[in-house]
Order: sequence, then structure tokens, then C-alpha cells
Amino acid sequence: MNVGDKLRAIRKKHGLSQRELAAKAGLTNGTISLIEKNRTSPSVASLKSLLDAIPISMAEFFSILEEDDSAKVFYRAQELTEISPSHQGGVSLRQLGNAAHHALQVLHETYEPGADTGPEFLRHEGEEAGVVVRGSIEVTVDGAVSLLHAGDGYLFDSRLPHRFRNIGDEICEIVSACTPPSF
Amino acid sequence: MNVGDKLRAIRKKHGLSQRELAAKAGLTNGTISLIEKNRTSPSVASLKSLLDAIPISMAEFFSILEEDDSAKVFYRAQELTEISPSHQGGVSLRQLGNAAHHALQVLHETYEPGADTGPEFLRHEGEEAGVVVRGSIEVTVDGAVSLLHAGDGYLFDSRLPHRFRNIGDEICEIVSACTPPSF
DNA sequence: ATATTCTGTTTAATATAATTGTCAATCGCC
DNA sequence: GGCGATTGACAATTATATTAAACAGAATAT
Repeated sequence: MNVGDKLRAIRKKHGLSQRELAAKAGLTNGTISLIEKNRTSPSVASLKSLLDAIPISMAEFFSILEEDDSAKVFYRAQELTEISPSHQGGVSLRQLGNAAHHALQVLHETYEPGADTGPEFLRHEGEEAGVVVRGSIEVTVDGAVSLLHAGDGYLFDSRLPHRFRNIGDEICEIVSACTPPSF
Repeated sequence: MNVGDKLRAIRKKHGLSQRELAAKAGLTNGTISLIEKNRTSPSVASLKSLLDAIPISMAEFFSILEEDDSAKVFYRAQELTEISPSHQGGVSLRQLGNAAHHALQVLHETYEPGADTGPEFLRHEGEEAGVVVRGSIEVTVDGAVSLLHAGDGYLFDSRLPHRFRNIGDEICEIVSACTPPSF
């Protein structure tokens, strides 16, 4: 998200020091320092106090922020966002950018040994494809089963019921794409 | 702000239970309950997780929320928002509604005995007027000084340098209006 | 009727944000 | 150069958000 950099940019544009803004907002300069360095995620209440003091509305702030985000092109490994609910079943799905603002969703997937997206099959709109980067994985699509190894790939209509299982004893990594994005 | 009610409304519109949403967002149902009842102000990070899971953008969320706020008509005493930086100098300025969205700014002002808006005079665009509700206050406008008591009032062009001082030994309360709003 | 599963709420424990007080660096200014 | 004022950063404490687990009411099934 990068609330910190955006807050700092806006604060400076208005010619305020951390202490000045803190006084107006009823917070402390230390808090603003931590927020601007992205070392804490402020509460909605705190952020609102800060923006009221500038002043700028919450809607405006996030509107600018998310606009910036969707213009972002390069992503460091740690910036990919995990979209698998709490690494369920040893599966990690790390998404590139904010798919809500794009037609394309790219995932860096990791399957622990034994990891499984099933047993109930997945189905959603669109097409999806991927290449295995490390390890091996058993992919089932509409009844057809295949064991894919590093370098192998797949491509299918996402409406067909599908399932991924790591039946080996090594971690499996896949880079995949999906369009339109699904959640 | 009322983040809670709005979150609840959106969640229900999407047919999600607290637990379903919590799982998608990687939080717990208890947290969502507390947020929806406005018993805590979520961190920006937490709120983003929740909205991503619905999905709806932060900008969209606050855009709807602040729109609603500006349609609000009635305000309980405790809903007036303090806009004086940390009650500086014994002065409390409690604002009715969100002045940023209106042409009119109404304040419920409280001056402790000895309170003073400062030796340096205030100046801003617009007109301002008010009625003393309790106690008494010394008002200086463009050099002219007057001691006003409960029931008395004032009305002047805000560009004229002005100052308020409570020189009595009783708390003074004023209800004032200002247009356009100033901060 | 009585489990059973769903719902949202609450409480005590834990993780995290915010404050307080202090620090070193920078900028004028004499 | 030395001094005071202002800046942003940081460590330790305090306050608050979040979790985990248990609870109670409503709907559905057995």
C-alpha cells in the first residue's frame, strides 16, 4: 500500500513538519515518523486525524494512493501479496501487483510436500496457465491427471474443475497467470 | 466516521458472514465484530485486508462513507469534533459535522477562565458570528474591545484581526458560525 | 424435542500501535 | 566556530488492536 511515503509527500507539499502536523492532529511526532517509515500501519482513526489536519479527505487520499499503485510496474519479491487464506493446506499464492486494477493476474505459487488445493475442485471464469519452476506437481483438469516437473506447463479454461496436489517430497514452485483475475 | 456500520452494510450486501469474510481476509471473526460495533478503529492494513477480500477498494469505501457523512443532519453532543489543537490555551472548539463538505461551519466553543486565542490576532476569509451562552468573554475586533455576557453576540468580517479572551473566573460557552469554513 | 450448525458477541491473553523522552543531524544566526 | 532552534529517528513504556476460545441465540435438520 505504502501509506507512509504518500503521507510524507502530502505533508511536505503542505510545508508541515512532523511536529506541526502532530500538534494539529492531536498525535505525536514519533507516531508520524513510524507511519511514514511504514513501520506501523496506523489505525483508521489516527490516519483520519492526520488527514483532517492537513486537510484532505480519506477518499481523496486513497484515491491518489491506489492510482499510484496501479501505475506501479516493478515489484520486489517481498512485495508480492499472499492471497491464499492463511497458507491453507501448505499452499501459498503470492500475487503480483493489485489484480483488482488489471485484467491480468500473475501468481508465484508454492506447494509444500503434501499440499493440496482440493478435494473439492476449483472453478471460476477465465483462462489460466503456468510453468513449473521447481519440484513437481500433480494437476487434475476435468478428470485428466498429469504429473508435471520443472519446465513443464499447463493451460486450460478455468471453468473446468481443477485441482493441484504436491505428491512429491520436495517443495514445488509455479509461476502462473489468470485472466480475468479471480479471488 | 462510522467505519463499522458501513463495513457491516457492505459485508451483508455481498452475502458474507463475519467468519467467511474473516477467513478470506486472514483475520478473525471476533475482530470483525469489534470493528463493526465501532469498539476499535482497525489499522489501515487490517481494513485493506477486509476490503480486498470483498473486494472493494479503499478509495471506493471512503468515498461512499464520506458521502454518507455529508448527508448527516442530526448530531449528538459527543459527535461534535474537537478542532482546536489539543485544547491549546484552555480553548475548545467543537465543530458540528464535517465542515469540509459544507459552506457553513458551526462551532460550540468553550473558554476556561484565563483562556485566550493568543496574543497574535486571527485572520481568515469569510464572516463569523456567535452568541454567548454562558459566562462572559472579552472580544477584540480590529482594535475595538467589548466584554460580552450570556445572551450577547458578535458579527464581523473574519479578515479583520480578532481575539477572544476569558478574563472572568467562570467558564464561557459560545455557539458560533463561520462561512466559508476555516481551519 | 434435541442435537447440529449457523450466526454474532464477549473476555482474557497476546501482538501491535502510539506515547514519551531522548538523541544526533541540520540550519541559521551571531 | 559555537549556540539555539528545528528537524526526523529511535528505545522503552503505555495504550490499543487483534487473537483465540468460549458463549448464547436462531435456524435447520434428525
